[in-house]
Amino acid sequence: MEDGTSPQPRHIEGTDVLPRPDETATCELRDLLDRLGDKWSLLVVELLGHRLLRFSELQRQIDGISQRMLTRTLRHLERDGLITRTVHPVVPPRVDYELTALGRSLLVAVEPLVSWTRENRPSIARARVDYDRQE
Amino acid sequence: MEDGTSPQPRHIEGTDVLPRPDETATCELRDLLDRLGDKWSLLVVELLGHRLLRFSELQRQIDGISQRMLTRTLRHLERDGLITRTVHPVVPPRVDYELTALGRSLLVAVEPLVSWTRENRPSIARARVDYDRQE
DNA sequence: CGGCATCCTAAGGGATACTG
DNA sequence: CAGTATCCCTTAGGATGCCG
Repeated sequence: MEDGTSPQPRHIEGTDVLPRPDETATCELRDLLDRLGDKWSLLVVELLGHRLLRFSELQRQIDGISQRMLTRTLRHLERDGLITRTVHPVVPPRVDYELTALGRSLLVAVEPLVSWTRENRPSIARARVDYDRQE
Repeated sequence: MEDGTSPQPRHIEGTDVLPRPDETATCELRDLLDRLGDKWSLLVVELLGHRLLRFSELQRQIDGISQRMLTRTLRHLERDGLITRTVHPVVPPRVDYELTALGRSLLVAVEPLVSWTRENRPSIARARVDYDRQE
């Protein structure tokens, strides 16, 4: 997605009306997904929801993340105002990451989704087995 | 991520304890993101939340999706038991997609996140401007 | 310790052409 | 109309090495 405004005419086909079904909600979801739909962002926010953590702690706790991706993810979240980055001028260096108020509000909004996943994982697993058996 | 169970020893470094910070919630989020973190899934669920839609309607309403990706996304959602696919034996063919009960419950869980995005988009935009100006 | 910079691959996903 | 199959390209993201 290389443009954020998409000023295209959208070309509705005359007879087959259907104008603007729910443009706004869709756009907002696009926004959200572009920002948090990657592999690690939400994970980091979740962990920082518990308490402040330093770089190495995050890396240890997020099993499988590379140093590079952790750094990038943190920079993204910082840029979006979701976390703060505090560098302590000591040797060896120590950098703490913490949720901002905005970040904490996001966490609240994510919670239902986490709960949903926890509760419905079995259903999904069953659905998959069914589907795979048929086809 | 090629294994879902990750039976690794996790190698905690003796002195620096930190055992299992919040393994479960993290895993659930991983699960969720692997399933819905792609470019289109949540968008489709959102649209089907309003009403039943047929293939061509979805394609028209999701601006920018390719036929291939719409098909793949729908198959995924169907496999996970989030939507149903109904083929009407007519010519030209007509295929309807609809949320299942599970899909509707997901939609409810997603709603807070959509609201959050809508409400905080300005804050994020401002944070970005600030960040970019400094650095 | 907490990063960059570089390289490289695997996967996501678009474009196009063809089919029942 | 609602797909499938093929090709191709861009990107996410891992591995490695260096540096303050």
